[in-house]
Amino acid sequence: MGNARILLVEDDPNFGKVLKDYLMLNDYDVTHAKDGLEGLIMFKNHEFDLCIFDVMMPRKDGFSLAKDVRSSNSEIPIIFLTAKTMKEDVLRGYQAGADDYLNKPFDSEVLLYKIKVILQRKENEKALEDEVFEFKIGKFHLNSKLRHLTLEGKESIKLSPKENKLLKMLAVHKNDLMPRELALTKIWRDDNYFTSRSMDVYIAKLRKYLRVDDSVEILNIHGEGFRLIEN
Amino acid sequence: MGNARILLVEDDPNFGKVLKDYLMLNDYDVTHAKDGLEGLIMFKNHEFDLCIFDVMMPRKDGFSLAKDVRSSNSEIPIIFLTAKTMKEDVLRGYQAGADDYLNKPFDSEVLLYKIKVILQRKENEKALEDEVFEFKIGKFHLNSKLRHLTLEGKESIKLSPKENKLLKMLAVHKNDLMPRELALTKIWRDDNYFTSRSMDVYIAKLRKYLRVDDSVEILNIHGEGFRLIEN
DNA sequence: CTCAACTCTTAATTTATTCTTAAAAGTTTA
DNA sequence: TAAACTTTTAAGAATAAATTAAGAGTTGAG
Repeated sequence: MGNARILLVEDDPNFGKVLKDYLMLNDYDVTHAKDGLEGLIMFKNHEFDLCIFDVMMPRKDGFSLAKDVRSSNSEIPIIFLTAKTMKEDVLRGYQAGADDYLNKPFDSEVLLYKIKVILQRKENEKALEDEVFEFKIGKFHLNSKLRHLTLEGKESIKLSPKENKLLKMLAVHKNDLMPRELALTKIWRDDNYFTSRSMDVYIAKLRKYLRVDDSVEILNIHGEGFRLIEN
Repeated sequence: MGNARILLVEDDPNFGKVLKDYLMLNDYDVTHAKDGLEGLIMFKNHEFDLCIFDVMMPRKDGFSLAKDVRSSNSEIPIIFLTAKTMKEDVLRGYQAGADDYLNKPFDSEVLLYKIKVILQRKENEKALEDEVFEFKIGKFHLNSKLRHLTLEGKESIKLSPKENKLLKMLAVHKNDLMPRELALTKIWRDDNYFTSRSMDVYIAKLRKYLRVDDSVEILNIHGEGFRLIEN
């Protein structure tokens, strides 16, 4: 599992830069937007695990931004940074769906701790929701929660996290195109020469596993992606 | 359900009185203790749903009190009141198992909000774990209330608190994944390198106990967690 | 009160798993 | 046919887990 991705929206360029660097030093992937509008655009075009919004910002304040963000993703945790302990701010923040808030100036370690706690809480909640994790692939059965690929009565093959995610994504698009770009951005979180080579390596691994069953095959569509076909 | 019962431990008599009255006006049953020692006695002799501890107190400070309280009830939510934003205080508070903290002076409505949110969260958690305490694990029988692990007619193995909680959590997820993070956050209350190593040690202990029965096994799923399987 | 038993954490070492990168092929398309 | 894309194998670096043991802190019986 990769590092958590944080969307930081903070209009003070110096403070924003320092905070971003500090968070990155602590193993978070941080995207820094310089105002609410830019933050909203970033949010719409990328995936994040947590948001940190300054409240006072030009063009679009933190609360307004939170409202827009929540309308397209009601789950994502939001932490507000408020200039001072203003009752209205804090309460408005909670109404806007804050998971927490911090008064500036705040201690950086406290922020780290809050991030950790909040992400952990969300993680536990997520574990409870049942998503689809079982797939039939020819004579195989994939359990993507246990990362098991089983052929009929035989013993399960244990899949590595990447093998598992990739096969699951192929299964979701069964008989249809799974674009290269999709797998690279979702699983590898980056689309470049090396991640693309790495993905090819994983396709080869999956082909080796699936070789046992003639009715299943992973085809390449030149320049586009892959296709998991059945029959 | 009746009103939530709050244990308020605050040595400033005026502030304590006002806060107590305010909370009672908002439909909480409040018990006010005037220092940490009195707070501990109160806690041992009554049932509460939530604690609010001042940090700076004579005889026994809030953190020390929290530690004692947690040792007999690891579930109860605790909110700390700290005199000022002191990094050490806040971090110590979290380490002592704080569910939240507030810097004095704080806004009363914010406190109400936090109480509400925390009680709701606990309510949800409780609703999920119905008090089942007997489990069949292969030829073993686990009674997690007595912390006994019994094989057929043989003499029971006495489990330590941590062994017991961990095995119970594995049993709840029998044949399915028990995520590392879940055990660490619920049993160890923290997820870091050391608690994770500690958990590994406990897995080794449990494996040793279970070794007697071939039909039971604890498997690891790399990077995800463990799986207690039967047969 | 004191010693022994118990509980838990931390450390150190070994083993296993996972992923990326490189290299040396083979294919497809324009 | 050249350029771009794909396939496969293998090496090694990074990360996670298993196991044993030492030591700190607590508890409880005598």
